[in-house]
Amino acid sequence: MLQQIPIGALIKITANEIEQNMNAMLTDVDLTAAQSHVLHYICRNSGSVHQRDVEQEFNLSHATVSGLMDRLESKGFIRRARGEADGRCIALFATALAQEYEERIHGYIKESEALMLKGFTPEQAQALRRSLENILSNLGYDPRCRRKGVKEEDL
Amino acid sequence: MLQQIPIGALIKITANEIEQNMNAMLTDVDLTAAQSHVLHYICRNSGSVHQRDVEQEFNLSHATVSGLMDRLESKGFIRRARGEADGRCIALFATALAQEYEERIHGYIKESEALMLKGFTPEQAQALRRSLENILSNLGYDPRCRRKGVKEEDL
DNA sequence: TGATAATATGTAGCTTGCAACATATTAATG
DNA sequence: CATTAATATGTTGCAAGCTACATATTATCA
Repeated sequence: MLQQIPIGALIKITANEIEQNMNAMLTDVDLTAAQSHVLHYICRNSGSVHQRDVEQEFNLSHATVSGLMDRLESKGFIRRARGEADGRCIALFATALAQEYEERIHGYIKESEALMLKGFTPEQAQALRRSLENILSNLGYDPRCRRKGVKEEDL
Repeated sequence: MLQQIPIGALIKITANEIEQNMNAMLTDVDLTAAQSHVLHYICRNSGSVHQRDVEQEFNLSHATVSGLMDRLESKGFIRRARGEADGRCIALFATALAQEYEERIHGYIKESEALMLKGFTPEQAQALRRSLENILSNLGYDPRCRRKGVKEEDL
């Protein structure tokens, strides 16, 4: 079965499995896998991060980030503040509750990484990371630009 | 950015990117990436495959497969038939329309694979596949069993 | 300056994924 | 044979992803 399945489908299957596994260990902090990654990022950059930064960091659409923020805010993990200098931007702050949870959240992320990479040598893990980055690059993703690479036909 | 992002998050990002890329090239056959993978599988096994087989092949819940089949059926790509021998099962058939599209669908899947793996040696691609399978294995996925491995505490 | 473009975010509606519940059918067990 | 298990599927309600459209704000430029 898995021997012939396209790698694209295999990556999707793996992503789903990782997400489920992490969701299960995050139930006691009332967070999902996606929320925990984003919240961890906000905690480390509280106040100096806007929704746009979350979009770029995790390669998500602004619509997706908007929904994630809604849920994190309604659970009391973040606070949104309209920029005073630039009224378009929204600065994101981790609340005291989030800061209190941060260590545990980071622990769960590390635990999940350790579990999925069990038996991997550092070189194998690094090779996997590079392969994924190469796939992203092949698909037009450029981590230095704001978004995906602009193709010639767009000009 | 990407240098420090957890591999779990990186896999998710990559899966999203692949899916979007494939969705874009599948618009003219009115299929999504998920639908195309499943339909390709059904085309190759028309009549001898049940929804349960799709669940196992793609590691999906029956609820997810049920929804996918609803949409493939309403678009006229598959037909569902209650089993005569076993009234619980539903056999899946690829319609003439699907068989007509099959070659193109397969072409898109191969094209997507080729694009994302551009620059990969066969060994690198194989290593990536093995790494993903190892992650799945670490998370309890056993391709020989029907589902995930049963843990001791469940007994 | 005034019109236009770019930017940041929100909203609506869709697909895909899940868990948790329900139903119907078959298998197993007493 | 009757009761209980297991199996296959359906349904509901949610999260998370997208596109497409809308709005408000800032930047640009003629």
